Amino acid sequence: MTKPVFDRGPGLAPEQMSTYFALTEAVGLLQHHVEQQLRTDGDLSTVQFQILASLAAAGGRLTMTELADGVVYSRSGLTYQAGLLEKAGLITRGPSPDDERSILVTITDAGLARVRQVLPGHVEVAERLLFDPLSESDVARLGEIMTRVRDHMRAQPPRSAAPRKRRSAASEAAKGD
Amino acid sequence: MTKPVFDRGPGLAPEQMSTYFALTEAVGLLQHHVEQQLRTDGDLSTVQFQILASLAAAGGRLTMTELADGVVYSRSGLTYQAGLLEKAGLITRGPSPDDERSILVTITDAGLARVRQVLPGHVEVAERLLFDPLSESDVARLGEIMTRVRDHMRAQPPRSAAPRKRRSAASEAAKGD
DNA sequence: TATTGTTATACTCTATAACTATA
DNA sequence: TATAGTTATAGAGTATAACAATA
Repeated sequence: MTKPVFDRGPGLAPEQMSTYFALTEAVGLLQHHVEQQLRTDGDLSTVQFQILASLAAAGGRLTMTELADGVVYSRSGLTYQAGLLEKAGLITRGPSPDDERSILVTITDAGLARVRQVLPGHVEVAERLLFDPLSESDVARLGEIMTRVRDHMRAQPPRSAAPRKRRSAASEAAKGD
Repeated sequence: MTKPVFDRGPGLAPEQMSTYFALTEAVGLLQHHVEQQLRTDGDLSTVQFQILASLAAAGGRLTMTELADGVVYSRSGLTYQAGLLEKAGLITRGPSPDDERSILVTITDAGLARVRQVLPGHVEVAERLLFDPLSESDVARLGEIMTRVRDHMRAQPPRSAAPRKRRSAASEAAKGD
């Protein structure tokens, strides 16, 4: 009943190991339940909800790049999702007055209504699955810890930077193809 | 600059709200980095790694249903992933001596080697992104909290039960189609 | 009749590269 | 030349339902 694969790691202490597995497993389960709830209550995927929620939290409008950095990991993926949301009447896309290249994404009243529609169930799931076994002090500490972790991760190079390959004419020619 | 959508929820206090968002966002970022690391270091998806890790942690063998309950959310999805892993020589599938219906999934030496191969990088990512900004006491508390949450979630009805619709001949006939 | 697992199928989602347009 | 966004396309992954075999 030993676990030879995990007991000797180059870096992680056993305490970190079990913390890591508990965290990923718990969040995985939570995500799955949330996914079903959002689909059932408002016909939204998690990504779509995150886009709408980001817009709502930002006061109604963001550019595509701002959205991509916060929510999705490729620009084309966001374009796809934005297309679906626009077709559903939950957002609109229009030119930005500041920068002609940018697109301003705006949440519609229907979009806000949809968010409000799914929020109770969403909250209920979080309440039941996540917060139910936690004390107030647990919640406070967990929030403090995860905020610190999130800020730390956000300080790492952003996601939208990587896929954008900088290619000079020189390097392009050098590679031959 | 108000956030009318989120400020009045039926259930969640603001503290819970921010905890929830910090948790999901941080774990989302973590998952994305882990995904890239596993793909780069060992040509594995997260699900595939979880399957192999589950087998390794369980001592080498599990049935398909046990795996599905722990890792993936549909039986067919697991069959698909197991097919890939078997084709890659990382697991084998064979009959169970106890129950002729069951399939025993066994991790191969190559499978164990693959887990060991990706583990250092995996650990490095967790170290750098998750544990770096945390103190020992943070890790201990986080682990304690998330273990409690996970156990609580596991106590809820399992995933493999739901998709399996029980349909009696009667209810089938009654619905007409 | 219930459970284990597979298959066929259709669908969603994502990422890559090539492209247009503006800074 | 670099950045914002879209498009075409191809691939991975998932779930549903129907199926066969065993308990």
